[in-house]
Amino acid sequence: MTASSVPVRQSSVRAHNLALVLQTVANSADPISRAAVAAASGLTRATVSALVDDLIAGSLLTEVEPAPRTGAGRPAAGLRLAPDGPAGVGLEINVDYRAACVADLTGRVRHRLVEPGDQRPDDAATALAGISRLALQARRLAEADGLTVAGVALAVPGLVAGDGMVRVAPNLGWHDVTVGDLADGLPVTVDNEANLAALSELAAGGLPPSFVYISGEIGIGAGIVLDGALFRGARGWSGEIGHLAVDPDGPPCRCGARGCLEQYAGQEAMLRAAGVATVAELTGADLTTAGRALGTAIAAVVNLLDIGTVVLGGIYAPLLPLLRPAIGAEVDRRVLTAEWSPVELRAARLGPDAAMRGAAGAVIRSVLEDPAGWLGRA
Amino acid sequence: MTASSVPVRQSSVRAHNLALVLQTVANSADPISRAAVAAASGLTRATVSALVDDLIAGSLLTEVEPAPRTGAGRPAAGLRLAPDGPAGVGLEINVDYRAACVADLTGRVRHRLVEPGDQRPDDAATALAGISRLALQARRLAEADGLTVAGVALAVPGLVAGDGMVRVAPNLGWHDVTVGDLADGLPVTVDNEANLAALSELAAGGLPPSFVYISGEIGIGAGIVLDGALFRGARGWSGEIGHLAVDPDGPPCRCGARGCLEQYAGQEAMLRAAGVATVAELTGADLTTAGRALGTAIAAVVNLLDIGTVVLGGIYAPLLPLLRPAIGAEVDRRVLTAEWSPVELRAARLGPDAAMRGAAGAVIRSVLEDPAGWLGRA
DNA sequence: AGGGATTTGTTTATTGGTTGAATTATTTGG
DNA sequence: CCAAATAATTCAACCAATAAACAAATCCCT
Repeated sequence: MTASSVPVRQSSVRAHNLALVLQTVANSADPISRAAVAAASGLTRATVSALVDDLIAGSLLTEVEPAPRTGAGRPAAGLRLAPDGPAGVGLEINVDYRAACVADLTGRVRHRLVEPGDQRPDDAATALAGISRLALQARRLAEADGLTVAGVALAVPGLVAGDGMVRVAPNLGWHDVTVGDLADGLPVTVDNEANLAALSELAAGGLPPSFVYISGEIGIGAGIVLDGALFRGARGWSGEIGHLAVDPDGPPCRCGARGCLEQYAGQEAMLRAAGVATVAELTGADLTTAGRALGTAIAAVVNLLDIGTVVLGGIYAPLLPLLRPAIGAEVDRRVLTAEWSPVELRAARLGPDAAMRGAAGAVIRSVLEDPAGWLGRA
Repeated sequence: MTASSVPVRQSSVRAHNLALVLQTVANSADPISRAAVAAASGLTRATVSALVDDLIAGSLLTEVEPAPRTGAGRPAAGLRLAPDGPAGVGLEINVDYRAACVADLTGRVRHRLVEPGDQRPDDAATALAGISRLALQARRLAEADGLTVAGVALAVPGLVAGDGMVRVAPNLGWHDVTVGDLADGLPVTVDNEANLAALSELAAGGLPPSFVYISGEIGIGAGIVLDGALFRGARGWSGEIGHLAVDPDGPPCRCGARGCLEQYAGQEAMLRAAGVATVAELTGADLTTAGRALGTAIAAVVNLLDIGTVVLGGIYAPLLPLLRPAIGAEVDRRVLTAEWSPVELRAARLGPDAAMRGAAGAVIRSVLEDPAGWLGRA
């Protein structure tokens, strides 16, 4: 029974409709008139006008020159997301680099800072101090542009609990790390890199509302998007696809089990099996085993969740043409419903920045989803 | 971005709060006063009174004698779900029987009709005519009790599309069957039996808001409950756990692939492997293979969805003591997060009627979730 | 040029719904 | 028998969306 157990008052109505108007504008490719927002959202023109006034006053929307005439009638004033309103800082810490970026409300990346360097020898505190320096630098750059930073989000390659604690990030050597203040009091959220990369792909557009993003790096993770929202699971640990069993008697995995997907389709496993040193040297023949294993795991996801689209990211994105035959064959064979609706495999559109951009996007998204909260902040 | 893209008006506020009040009463074990509802829901006493008036007028709630005195002050009038309000008819059609039941708003089963008999030789039209007879009979029984039947739900062992069409029910021999009117114009919904059984277990209480129900019958299906709501997937075909790959080179399955879970833990596979004729004859030693296979599949579900509780139903419920060692060992080995939060395995509390009761419950649930829609019906 | 048609955006009175305070109702305890 | 306590109702105030009228700005046709 889910009446979400919270009472609704009139102010909630306004909060909801503010978000509705804001997102209608956000989802429109071109500037859009108040009247068009009303038509698209189902609200009255009068209501939309009132809500838009608030959103403009809070610098979430701006009016731009009307679009070229299109017939009779008073010309419309165009609305679009304000490029000088709240912004998000996205951070990523990974095995061999740390990075930060600033994205404005429209999703455009305004600044990008990358510091290569192995993060593994450092202990967590040192690594966090480094990422904090980057975060503060990004914040200063944003404020120099006249932006107000609404928050900071950090992408880590590991399991993140609901309260932001990093339970374990094997490739960083982290265990039970609490991420404190990173940017001088700004709210910080922490999330798994695959989750954030999935959100990033969602924001890039062209995807259905439900899909799975599979990130192939040293480890293999997945971000599950259901109906336009990230599915995190009860404790935030969903998407551990790397340890799905592909063959119960397969090679032992560092997780303690045998035959995990990672032992077939992880970066190191693929390079070792092919006897080459870099991903670029891999050929189609080298990838049959990895492709079949991936196909088996993808089939499991599709059979369980009935999701029709799989986005392959990380090292899989450039390899997809080589992987596709093996993956496709296995998926078609194993997905019960493939007959009625084939599973679509796509390469990720965003490159290695996906997780970091997704982190910045998560901050922005929180403003777009609750503009009333943003407007009403102290 | 999910502002659900629908505008909210004041009437939506009332609809939501009606549901909130109704569900607050429904979730209370004992009769509950208006004041207590106000305290629990966060609404004002004045608002609760007004909403309760509507709910009583629509015979969704009734006032009962106050609970025994508990101190000074005017005694409270108790509220509880009306046992003579709307009711749901639940239907089930399965390989060797068909059945119907009537449940009132409180969830109590008021009537129960079962007709054993192999449904397989019949074509779908004949089977549907039979179930329709049962449905009408159940409706008459309900109306003789003074109940108003709000709708009918049918549980089938197969894939059901969003519009209620049964794509395929292998063990019934159905393909693309459209279920029409079954009970003289009452609204009919159709759903997968594992989904409805999962809802039934949820309603029976004692479970966390997210769990997976695994139904072991001739086939193996799963109902996935996330945050108290059934997860159906994009097209309604989620939970096809029976065809998860347990061993890529295992025995061929009727689905065309190899090594599906059903080939290890399906009823027929288990009996064949043990060389016995009935489930009751199975011993722990017979079930090691099935248990390991189930454990592997459950680990996949938990790794993907981060769900901490698995309910085993159908033939697995009585077998759980024998299956548990093998399942548990495999799950602990394969679930990445087992260290922090062990996976709990439970036997289903409801017997073979679970799906049918879940169907009746789904009808009732639709009223409890949208009382405004029920009150405002023509 | 000029007048009607057309579309955008704002103003105003109305309606629906929650809130908070005051009021009424009903009990226990001294 | 009266005060204290708790439950439920009544009523004025307020908030937000709506519908309809109105104002603004343009196009198009004669």
